[in-house]
Amino acid sequence: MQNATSLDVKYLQKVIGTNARSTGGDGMARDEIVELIEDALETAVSEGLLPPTPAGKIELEHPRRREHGDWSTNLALGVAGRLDRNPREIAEIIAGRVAESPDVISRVEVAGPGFINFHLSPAYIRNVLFEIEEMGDRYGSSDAGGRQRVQVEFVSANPVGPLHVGHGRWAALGDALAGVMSHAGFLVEREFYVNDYGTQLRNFGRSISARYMELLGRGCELPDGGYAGEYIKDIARRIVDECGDEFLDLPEEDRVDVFIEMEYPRMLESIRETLEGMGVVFDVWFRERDLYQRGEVGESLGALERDGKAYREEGALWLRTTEYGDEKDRVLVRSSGEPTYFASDIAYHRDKMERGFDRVIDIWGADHHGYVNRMKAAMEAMGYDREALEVILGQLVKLFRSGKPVVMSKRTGDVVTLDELLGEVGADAARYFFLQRSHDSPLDFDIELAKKESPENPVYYVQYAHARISSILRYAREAAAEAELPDPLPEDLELLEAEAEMDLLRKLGELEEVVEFCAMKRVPHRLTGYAEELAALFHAFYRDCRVVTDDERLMRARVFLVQGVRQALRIVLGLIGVSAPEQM
RNA sequence: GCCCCCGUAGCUCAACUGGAUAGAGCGAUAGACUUCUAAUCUGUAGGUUGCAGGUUCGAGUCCUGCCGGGGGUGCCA
Repeated sequence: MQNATSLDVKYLQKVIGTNARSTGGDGMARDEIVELIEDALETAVSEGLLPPTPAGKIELEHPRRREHGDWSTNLALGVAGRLDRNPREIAEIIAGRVAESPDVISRVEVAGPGFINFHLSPAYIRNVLFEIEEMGDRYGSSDAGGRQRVQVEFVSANPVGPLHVGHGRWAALGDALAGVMSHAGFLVEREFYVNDYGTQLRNFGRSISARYMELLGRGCELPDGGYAGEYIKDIARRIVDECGDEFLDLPEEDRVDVFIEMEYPRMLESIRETLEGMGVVFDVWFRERDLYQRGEVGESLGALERDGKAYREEGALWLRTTEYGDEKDRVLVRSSGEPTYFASDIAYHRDKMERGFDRVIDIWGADHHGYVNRMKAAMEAMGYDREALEVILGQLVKLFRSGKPVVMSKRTGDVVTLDELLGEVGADAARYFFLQRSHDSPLDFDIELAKKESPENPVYYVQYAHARISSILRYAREAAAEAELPDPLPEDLELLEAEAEMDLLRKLGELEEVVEFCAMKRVPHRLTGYAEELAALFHAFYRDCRVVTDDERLMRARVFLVQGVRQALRIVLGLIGVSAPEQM
């Protein structure tokens, strides 16, 4: 069924429009209805029934209630005030002049205070199935993003320890955002910024050194800001096993240097593996060190100073962020001569912009809140549009086990790592849970719930719909006693008329606008809602309609329908990063 | 103190950025497997949208002021 060659090409052109590359379905319905309204307005004006008032942007929405049609406009309500006329009367004038186009619209009516409601014709609604077949994995995609180049930078954890559960949330969020934006026509790159320079790395090396000395009987205090986790001891133990006391007599700071260079690449590699384990793969791993080695930090600061955006005071270099709405100026280079994190971040963002991205999206933990304005100010100081940088702040994750909070302490290093979580609940459940809530509210993650194979757990609900369809299709192939089922004829689809079928078709048609919405509003978590709605409608369809029946035409039509549903589920699950199982 | 985010059903969230009777899931409760997977479906109960004003044909959504929760406010990262 993968090829479309047996389809009636003329029919296809008629039903999905002559523009073969049309983004189709719902977006197309919207455009066509807007056009119909514009024409109706023009007619009304030429008949002298309405003054030539600019209508402004015609807004179309999906009414909440089915009986209000598939699309609705409040246009008449909007202009009634300005014209000082009854909105219903205006609505009647416009609605009465909408050209009949039975291929698209079956009914136009005025309702409520003056809404104009449009009901799509069943034939039009069914076309989505041809579109899905034609577009395959690309179904739901559009060019809403206009091929803008976008970089999404996320996780970017310091390579000084294993990822924690919060990182998992950023990973799920960033990856899904990148995916959905890509599907909506943006050119997206996923980037991980490696902080392999500076204080945190130093603390990492010192912590290992302290444990190393401890193991070799030279009791040694964990330094200020050091890492207390067990994993540091494990690293130190491994070094002792492999190299013995080779580093014992080195001066402390030299030993720290050696340990940093030995161990941070390993840690980074294990971070990469963890992320890959949950299906998150980055296009670029960008090293902070490279910024320094290529002199970009110096260049950036030099340019700012030359432009009078930065100045020296009390032995430090300051950026005039107050000129761009910050509360106080910020230090770029400490009086010790050591650059701040802010300095390299400025160079980093300059580098990003120079790489030609139209837009750069950073996903940061909510604890970096106070940093947003500063960074945007820096963007302006460098002469870039502050809006070119978008920061998404992710709230933290609180872990629960059967309703009880899991106690974690950063001080003692007693934390649940992302690896442990993935091992316990699996990547699918983890990614789905991470994406369930808006990024700006804290997430309560219940480990036991995520493991439950029960109705409380929505992951399985969606996956089950996919597995059920796969099972139906296997069964249908047996029943058809052929390797492949025949493609449906266009007229077969007219048999799809039950309410459950039409609801399913309508929902399928919404995917493009859902993808567009999630991409434009940067709300990838809303994909889960669509997935659940589609799955729910499928399960209801399953209750009401048998796919495999003696009626061959009906069976062909319904097979075509559930194949479309399966394709849509695959696409959405793919964007969320959850697998689509053939059976469960 | 000042700045940002959030207050919607018992719980977790929607409500397409100002529209029609505020919707889902979970939980509670009553039902449905001789039929393509019951990890499913169907019914019922559950609301003064934190409070008080304001803006207008219309407010959960916008403006002001309170109340409550979270975060930020380093020559830390």
